[in-house]
Amino acid sequence: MTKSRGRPRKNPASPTGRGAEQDVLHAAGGLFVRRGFARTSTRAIAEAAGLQQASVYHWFRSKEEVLLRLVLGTVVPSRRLAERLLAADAPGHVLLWALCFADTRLLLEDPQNLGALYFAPELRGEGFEEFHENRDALERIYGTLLERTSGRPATPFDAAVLMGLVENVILQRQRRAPRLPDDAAHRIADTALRVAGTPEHVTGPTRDRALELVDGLAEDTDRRPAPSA
Amino acid sequence: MTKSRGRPRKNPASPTGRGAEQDVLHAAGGLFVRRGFARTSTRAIAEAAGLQQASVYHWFRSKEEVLLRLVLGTVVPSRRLAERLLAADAPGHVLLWALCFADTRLLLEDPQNLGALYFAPELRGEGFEEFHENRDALERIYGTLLERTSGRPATPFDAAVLMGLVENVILQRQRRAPRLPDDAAHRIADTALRVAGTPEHVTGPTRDRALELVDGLAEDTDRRPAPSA
DNA sequence: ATTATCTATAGATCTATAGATAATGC
DNA sequence: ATTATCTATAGATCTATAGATAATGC
Repeated sequence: MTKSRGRPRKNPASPTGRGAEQDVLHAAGGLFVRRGFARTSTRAIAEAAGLQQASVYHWFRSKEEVLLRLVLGTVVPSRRLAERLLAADAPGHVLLWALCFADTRLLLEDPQNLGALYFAPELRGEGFEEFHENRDALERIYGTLLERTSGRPATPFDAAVLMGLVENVILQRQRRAPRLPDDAAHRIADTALRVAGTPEHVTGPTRDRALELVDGLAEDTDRRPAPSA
Repeated sequence: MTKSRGRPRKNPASPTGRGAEQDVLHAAGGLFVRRGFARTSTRAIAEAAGLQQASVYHWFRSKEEVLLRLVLGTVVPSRRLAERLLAADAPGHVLLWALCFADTRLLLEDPQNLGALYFAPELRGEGFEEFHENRDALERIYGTLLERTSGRPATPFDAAVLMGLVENVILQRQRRAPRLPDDAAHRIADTALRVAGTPEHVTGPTRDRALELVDGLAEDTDRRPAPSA
């Protein structure tokens, strides 16, 4: 139990127990997803984080910066996962199934459904270039694995359709009564191979090899920040 | 050229040439899609519509009501189309192809891409029940045609995946550099049959029958309000 | 008289900054 | 001295309403 620096909070409880910065990110994440970025005031964020409104600005320069941190925290793990699979040694259809499965699962496992922020109109403004670069890179990997699977050239449109199939689970989670089956990630990955035009690869062995691959990657996946260069 | 009632506008030009109500809807549609509902002020809407801010409230009780009118104007035609196809006499796979094709085309033909408003977080608030009823009805029709096509029960999840495939074109249009092919609607409909698990129905005859059907419906489709009861 | 517009504004926000305060670190 | 919080607030909004005004309709 380290003593905390700085003036104590009026209400000393930290909702996340992981410090003010995480408190703000967690509070903002929930509110942005449920009510939207523009309708969420910094006052509401601060209140949910257990701080005064102005204290948010000790950790973030603006409300936009909070949003940027949240969307990067969601898209970067997806991209890292995709990069690893891209470099793995396995047939295209196994890699595509693995990517769709693991990416869908990432989206479904997020307790806050932060992927919903991908659709915020505010992301089209300036200052979100880094987010778009990551998202575009992810989409290109979808396209590359689609090409390896189908053996034919894939257009950006094809890649976007495939990635949209995966991201659709975000929108389903946002519905009034989300009825996502337990095996949703599994079924999305199966569907991806049908979309790719290779239904004959929707088999037990494809799934088994892909799941093995994904498990293997998980072993050396590390959610902590990388050791500094 | 009928004389207009009421006090003349400061700037008498009507952007749409179809009256103030349409001017407001058109102006708001463009702004809501580009910048989002919450970040669009009634002042900005009025300015784009060629009116003063307060005049918006002669035609609409609130900013939300403008949004409701816009989303209903987009989802209701889709639902009507789906209802007609549901009642048509043709095999399931032809109907499903026709629905996906025609619905995608509706979304792509909208100059403002108003379908983007489906994803606004504000729609989850009160007052948008009518929109959700229409959207849910549309989704159920996707599910029914999917069942007829595959010959197997379809879950709400399956229906949502299929409808998401179609609505994905909305999101693609919103990207920085949308690269939608000319035959996007055609390709989405083909993909829908693959998702349904019946790639063997992706054939010239399926498409020809479906296109015929859609053309037939278009003949007695009428965008003017129905004659009052 | 009716309609559609206008001007003006009340009242309620909201973001970000300035500067004070209450801890710990050295 | 440094840090993290707090209080207070400037300045800029924004929505919706009140009520005046300038047309047409009868």
